[in-house]
Amino acid sequence: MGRPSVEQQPAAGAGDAASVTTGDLCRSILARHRDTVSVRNPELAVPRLQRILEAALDLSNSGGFQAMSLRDLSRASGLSTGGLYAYFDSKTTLLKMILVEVTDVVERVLSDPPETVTTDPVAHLRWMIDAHLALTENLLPWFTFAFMEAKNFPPAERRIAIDSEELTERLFGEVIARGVETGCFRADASPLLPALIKPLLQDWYVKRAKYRRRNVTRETYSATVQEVVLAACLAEEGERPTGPGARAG
Amino acid sequence: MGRPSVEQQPAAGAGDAASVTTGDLCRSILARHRDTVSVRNPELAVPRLQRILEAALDLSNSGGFQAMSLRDLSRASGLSTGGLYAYFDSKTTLLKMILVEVTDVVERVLSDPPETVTTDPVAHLRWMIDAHLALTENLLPWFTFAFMEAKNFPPAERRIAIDSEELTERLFGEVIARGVETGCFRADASPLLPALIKPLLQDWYVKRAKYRRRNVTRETYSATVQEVVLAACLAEEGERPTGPGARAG
DNA sequence: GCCTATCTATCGAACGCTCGTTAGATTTTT
DNA sequence: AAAAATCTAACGAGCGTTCGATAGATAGGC
Repeated sequence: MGRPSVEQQPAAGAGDAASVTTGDLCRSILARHRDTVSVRNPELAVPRLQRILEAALDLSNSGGFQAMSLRDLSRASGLSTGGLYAYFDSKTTLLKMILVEVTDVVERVLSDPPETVTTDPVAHLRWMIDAHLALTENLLPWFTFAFMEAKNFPPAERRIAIDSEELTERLFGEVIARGVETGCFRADASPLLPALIKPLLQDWYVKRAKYRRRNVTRETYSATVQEVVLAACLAEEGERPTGPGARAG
Repeated sequence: MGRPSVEQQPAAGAGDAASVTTGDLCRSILARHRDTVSVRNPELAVPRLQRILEAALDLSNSGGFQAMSLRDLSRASGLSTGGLYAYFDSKTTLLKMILVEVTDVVERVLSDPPETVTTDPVAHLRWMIDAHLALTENLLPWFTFAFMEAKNFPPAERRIAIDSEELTERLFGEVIARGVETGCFRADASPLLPALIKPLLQDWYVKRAKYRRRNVTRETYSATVQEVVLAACLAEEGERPTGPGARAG
């Protein structure tokens, strides 16, 4: 425990998705909630908070946040039920700590592409898909929590999750729009396409167990999504399917 | 009340996705759980069960199944808390009633394509996409419940949801495989493609509020998904994106 | 036609238990 | 010894579920 607590910086300011760790997020959370966490010594607070949050994510992701009791969390984190309240002032605050941190790191990473890809829409789109997948893989329990639980959050917290999702969608939309402008994407690309990319990216962590069972690597998944998206952006008029086709009902 | 209760048939045996109603599902549920529902008169039981289930879906879909108390359900359905137990013997049974019925109707509809589409893989694929979207649109709260809540279900019930999903994926896989055999789909179509169709279809009901707000019709959404999927199945070698592309981290 | 016995469907109070949260005592660190 | 961090014990509220009571319909005997 001897290490002095210098570099208490915002954590992971760079766009390097794969480098963001749980510890980074915990330090950032502590800085953000300095007033609700009553433990003043960061040498104590950071590792304790990390144990609490890791246990909270683990319990929430199997059974739901509602179903996780603070007694469960106490047992899993090693602190007493009362002791937990030194790190958050209500169960909802605990939820918000995680949620805000996740949405924030998505924005930080995706808004900061390396200069090498910004000139080419195809490379930029590939990078965004890969960066998103890398980030979610790295912080899997955080994303599972933030976006699978969101539906059951109180209205204010649900708003945060929805806004984050729309920001991501907008970032994809902007890249595609630039590709259309510069002529490398077809002009009549569906305006729905940015919305459809999101579920493809989410499936990687939502159905993570399935893909692990099938030995699908992130590289394979990423390449496949890139292909599907680019096929929809690049395809020539001539070979597009004709007409709306068969309907049910 | 005066109507005699004839046609108590399995309900919606045909593959006509758009014609399946909540009432159909309730009659089917009653037939399936004849031993756990203690109310013997169907003239009473069907409408009561429908009120109970509609209220249960409504409450569960805003706040989660766990968070819905039977006192909430009692208030919303008009029966007393004790009275509810004439229609199910535990809260988990109530969950199972809905879940099994949803997974069953998906299988019934998607496994029964009209003869007009079975000969042409492109038409078949279009039909499956459209039929799935039509079905989920029609029974929106049922699907929201079955597949958004599934993560927090007890193991046995979660298994049901996962199996249903894999069945759907397999049905898509078979159509694509037939298309490859007959030569109208490219031979090197990604084996991941069937898995990626599912999240595209799910987004239609998971993010339903978003698409409604943007005035996206089912026809538009369906056509877009069909285009994206077929672009990935049909695209020629020549214009496929080259190599795995940029990586993050 | 009426009284009685039986059955069906529903009610609402009560049970044992767990929940999130708090306050005061206790331990650990400085 | 003072301060910081944590623990223990308790509170009221709410949970899923049970169960005896009951209103209304139904059927049979006279």
